[in-house]
Amino acid sequence: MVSEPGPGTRVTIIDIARDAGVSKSTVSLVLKNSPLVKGETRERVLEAMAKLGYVYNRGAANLRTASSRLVGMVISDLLNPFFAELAVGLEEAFYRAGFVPILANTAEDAIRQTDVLRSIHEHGVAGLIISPAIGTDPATIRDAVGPRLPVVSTMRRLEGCDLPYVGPDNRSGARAAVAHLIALGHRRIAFVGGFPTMTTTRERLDGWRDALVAAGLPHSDALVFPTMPTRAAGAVIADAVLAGPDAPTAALCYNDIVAIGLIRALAERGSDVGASFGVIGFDDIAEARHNAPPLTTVSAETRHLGAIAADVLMKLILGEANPPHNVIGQTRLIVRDSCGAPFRLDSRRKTA
Amino acid sequence: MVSEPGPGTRVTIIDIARDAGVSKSTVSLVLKNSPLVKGETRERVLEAMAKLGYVYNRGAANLRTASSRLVGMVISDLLNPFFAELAVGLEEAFYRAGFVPILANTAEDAIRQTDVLRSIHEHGVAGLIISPAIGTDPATIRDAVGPRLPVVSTMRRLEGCDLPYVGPDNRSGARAAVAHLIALGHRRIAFVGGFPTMTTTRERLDGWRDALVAAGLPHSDALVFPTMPTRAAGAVIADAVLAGPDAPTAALCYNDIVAIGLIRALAERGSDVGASFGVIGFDDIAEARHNAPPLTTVSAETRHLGAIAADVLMKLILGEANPPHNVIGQTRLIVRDSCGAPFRLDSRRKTA
DNA sequence: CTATTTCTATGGAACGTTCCAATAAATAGG
DNA sequence: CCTATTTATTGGAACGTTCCATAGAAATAG
Repeated sequence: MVSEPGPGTRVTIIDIARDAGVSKSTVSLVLKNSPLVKGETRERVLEAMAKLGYVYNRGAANLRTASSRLVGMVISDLLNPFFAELAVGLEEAFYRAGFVPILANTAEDAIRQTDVLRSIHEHGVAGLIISPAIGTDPATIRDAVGPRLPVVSTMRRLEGCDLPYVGPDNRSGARAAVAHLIALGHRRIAFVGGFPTMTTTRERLDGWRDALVAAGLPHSDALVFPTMPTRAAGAVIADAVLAGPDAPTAALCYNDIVAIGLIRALAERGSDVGASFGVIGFDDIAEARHNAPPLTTVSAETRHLGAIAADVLMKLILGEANPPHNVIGQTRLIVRDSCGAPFRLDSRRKTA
Repeated sequence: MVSEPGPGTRVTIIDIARDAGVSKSTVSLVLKNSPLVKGETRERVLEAMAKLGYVYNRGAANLRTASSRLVGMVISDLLNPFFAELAVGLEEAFYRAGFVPILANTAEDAIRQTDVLRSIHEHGVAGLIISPAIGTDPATIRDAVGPRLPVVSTMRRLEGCDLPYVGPDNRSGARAAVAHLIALGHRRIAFVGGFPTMTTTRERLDGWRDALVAAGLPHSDALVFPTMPTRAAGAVIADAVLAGPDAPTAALCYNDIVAIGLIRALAERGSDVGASFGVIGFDDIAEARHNAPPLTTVSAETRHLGAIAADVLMKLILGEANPPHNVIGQTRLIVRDSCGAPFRLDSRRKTA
């Protein structure tokens, strides 16, 4: 009651000092849990803080120490469950380590990305993680945040750019998926979704081609169907996939949401996905296992990869020696019911 | 080149002043776009800033002005697409208005929630939005952030608590959904998912009961199947829903992911959802329309509601007169293919 | 009993802004 | 030419911390 602060006035370290009958330096020491202050004194200070409702002002501390616990998290499309899961993995790791993330969802808009990067930088983050928007010019990132800020890129590799990168092994994941389709008897296997301008698409396409080449199967451009990585785009492309005399009997999709959109549209067109037609996705988002049919997919261990990316950034921030520059996470094929098996067609009736 | 800063040294307003041959006050004026500074001077200052790579230090400014552009965004479960969409709506509105959100995903953990609230507060946010974790004691929120910080709660109403609230009209949404099922001929309609301890569940249950009572249909506790709001829980409860001689022919689910989990499990048990069995969800998440069968659901206009919640918070922060204290968004029934129509059963064969 | 060491505690400068009061320069009015 | 007014610019204090250099007290050593 003695030194109750006026309304609207922040309680500061000085108020605490006055109340506890010590100097502000001592209060600061208590805050840092320094062994230099006597137990009894610490008690008194702690009591005063509780009594006056003190809240630590990290902004002021940052100003003095030039070291912040804020980090940036720039996500290209939070509406895609894959990136939501990435964000959760990042957030969790940051939370554990006492870092606090600022969130920006760029919605695949490179302009907005530049904008938020600058804004995040102004807020004095210690570093940031970015899953770059489609069409990002790597130079714009350094332009926006300056040459010294720790930045790690994730999930989408940027070309001609020295940023540390954390992402899944797209090529071998795609290769395993296509090999599985081949083993089931598929001979014409499409690649659906993504744009070849995206490095992730190219890596997955490479894996797709690897497997086809190894099996001596066709891999012409006619089997590649680029689209935006969305459910709607996956649905729209269905007609094109089904068209023509040499239509594929299976498809590896750029990611799970494209696969799910495609499956839905194929079903509407009478295709029996899981039997006459095989579809494999990529990412293993939560809804993959609850899809009808449950979606075979390549797990990128998204959450774990997010945690790794966060760790790399924090190593960079804390100046640890030899932080990893390039982490490629293993992938795992998760076989469920959507891959189909065309050689069984004879013992079934083909749906018109 | 003249006054190039040393490595590791931040470029400050003072460096700019020196380079441009003006005082730091003038530079500050330029920063604020004040009309007090002559065009020619402004030019010189701007040039110096570009040349030296100046970046505004919001932290320092906050310290002086005690007004920050940071806000907190505390989300109960970002892995649920519904909350991801909420987060996107919030982020978008904040971005537009020049606020920068800190993200915390509490993962329905009330302890962690208290923890992050305190941490967010320490970072000097101007206010925060919270979708409270299941089991939140309202008092813990004010305890963590003090009595003065603007806070708005969203999507889950807290009882015995004066926080402003923004959320959908759960009761009338549920009522409309159940009325639709009744019109299709269903007579035994279950409510699946959520816990009656959650206000949202209770509101939706009320709507369910309203419609059943109005039609003179049963609404006993035997028709209510509480679960966690997850896909997995929706799947697990399927057996219980189907059990007994008086099993329901339709269900209104707590939300879409419960509905999707339930549908999948029902399908595995031979139930023909959309024909012999009707399911309606709540939220209209993106995957609802791509589900098999496409899910009938109650749209909460999540993104828009998020934007509204952000607006309310910003009004509070800026001290606008009479900010709304309670915003209830309208809901809309989106009819797709999952609701079934049992009176058509005679003209079809029931799947065992 | 003095000199040294160990424990605790402290004052003050610094971090990068903003903003007020003050000033200098330019223009206008008489 | 002097005063009043407007237009541009400025120094310095303040915001809430941290941290360094220093100091007083208590304990130990010689």
